[in-house]
Amino acid sequence: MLDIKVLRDDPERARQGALKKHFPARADAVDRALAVDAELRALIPVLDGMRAEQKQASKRIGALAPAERESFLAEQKAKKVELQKLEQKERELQDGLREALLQVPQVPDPEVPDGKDDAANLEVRRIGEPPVFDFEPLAHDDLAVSRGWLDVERAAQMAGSRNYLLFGDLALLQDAVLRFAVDHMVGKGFTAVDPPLLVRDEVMTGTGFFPGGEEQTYRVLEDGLNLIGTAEVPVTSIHAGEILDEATLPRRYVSRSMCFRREAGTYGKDTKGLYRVHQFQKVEQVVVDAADESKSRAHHEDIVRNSEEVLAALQLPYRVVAVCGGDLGVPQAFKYDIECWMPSRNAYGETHSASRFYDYQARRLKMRYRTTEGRKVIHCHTLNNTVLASPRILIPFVEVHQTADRRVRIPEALRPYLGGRELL
RNA sequence: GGAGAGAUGGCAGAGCGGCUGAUUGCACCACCUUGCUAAGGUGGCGUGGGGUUUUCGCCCCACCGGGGGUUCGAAUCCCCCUCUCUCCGCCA
Repeated sequence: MLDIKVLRDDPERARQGALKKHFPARADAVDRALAVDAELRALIPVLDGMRAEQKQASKRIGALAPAERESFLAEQKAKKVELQKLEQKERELQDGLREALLQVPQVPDPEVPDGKDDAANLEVRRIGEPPVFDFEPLAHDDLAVSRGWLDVERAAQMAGSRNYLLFGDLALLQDAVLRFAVDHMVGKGFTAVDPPLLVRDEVMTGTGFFPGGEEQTYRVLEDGLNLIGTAEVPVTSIHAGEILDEATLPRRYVSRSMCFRREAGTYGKDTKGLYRVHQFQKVEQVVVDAADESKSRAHHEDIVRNSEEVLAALQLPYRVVAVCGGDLGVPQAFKYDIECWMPSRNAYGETHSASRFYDYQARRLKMRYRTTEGRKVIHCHTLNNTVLASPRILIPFVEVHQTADRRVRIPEALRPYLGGRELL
């Protein structure tokens, strides 16, 4: 969330930010927050004064003579009732302020393109050429079914639509690309993490998914837990509530995990193949560092490059786009998507999403660090990016690398993960 | 799932209704002393909020796992939640 002080100083910035993200209701939350804040700030000095008075009074009680004591107690009791009433009010205001602040989105950076949906995303660069086939290429799912690698009907029988069964070489290929991605990141100094997949509401809130993302989340209400939609959630939360030593920053993590998404409100969208499914595996990179905008920007370029290196190794054509305001989430200040070329769509399709948050998540998570110089306590900055998500990545992989005889060519970098095979 | 014990500042560990935002040790910072690869002394050393000040700063409030409650007054008593440990049961 944003610092209430930032809102006080420049509420218009937060309002305009929410509007740029096409969140009109959340823009209103700015004014709600400020109204509650004003009321709260008027109340606090009054309460503090009353508490100070009470504190002094109660210290004198023991010394009083029994005669005076009784009337004094009666007086204190009366004041206490009044104080409790105001404290109740204070609690309500604090809850109201928090509720409103949680609604206020991170302000998008100036270079975020205007626009209401992904059609307005701006291409930053395009790497690699879409393949030209001298045969009729198949869509990934048709090819996979023909090879006995994929069965969505039986998956739907047991789990509903947007599910899949992977068999044989395709299941092994998935494991190979994921493991390759992890190894690549570990090689760059990232620490591998295997996190909890079921997390508490506060962790969802801390990373900015709640409030707002409840409908997209599989919730285990019986236990008050939520299935994560990305490892970003538990991994960014590792140091929640902590005050880290600046000397130990940045923290770089890479996590391979299952991800679960309800995909509510996407009925009829991307129903063919493995594009939009309820569960998938993802290798995610997360960076936590000191609150320095230029560092955050540098990290952002780094984590995008990391993923581009993986795509280069997998020999997949892709492009990088700057995500527009309307396509940005609540907590992001800026986001790059990487889109791989998907022949069956004759278009680029999103496969990666790289976000920088500045202190928006850290503030919610109460994740701070103590500066080496001056011993100040400051909220951290956080970032994350997909390294690889499967089965979606299998779409470009299988389609781009398919051969005329319905086989799949394996780029050299991946062969060690598939027993040296050059073709599947 | 059942029974019990516990959660205090970076760590260790006292306190168990008012004199405690908190004894003490370690760690850390500053200064002093001694001098030889380290010891001794003094002081400082949590977080958040509000107020005040032209600077250093000063004042007030809150916080002893989290949330309620009892009381004039709670780290200390009561209730709920979370977590940790021990024992029993169950199960991969």
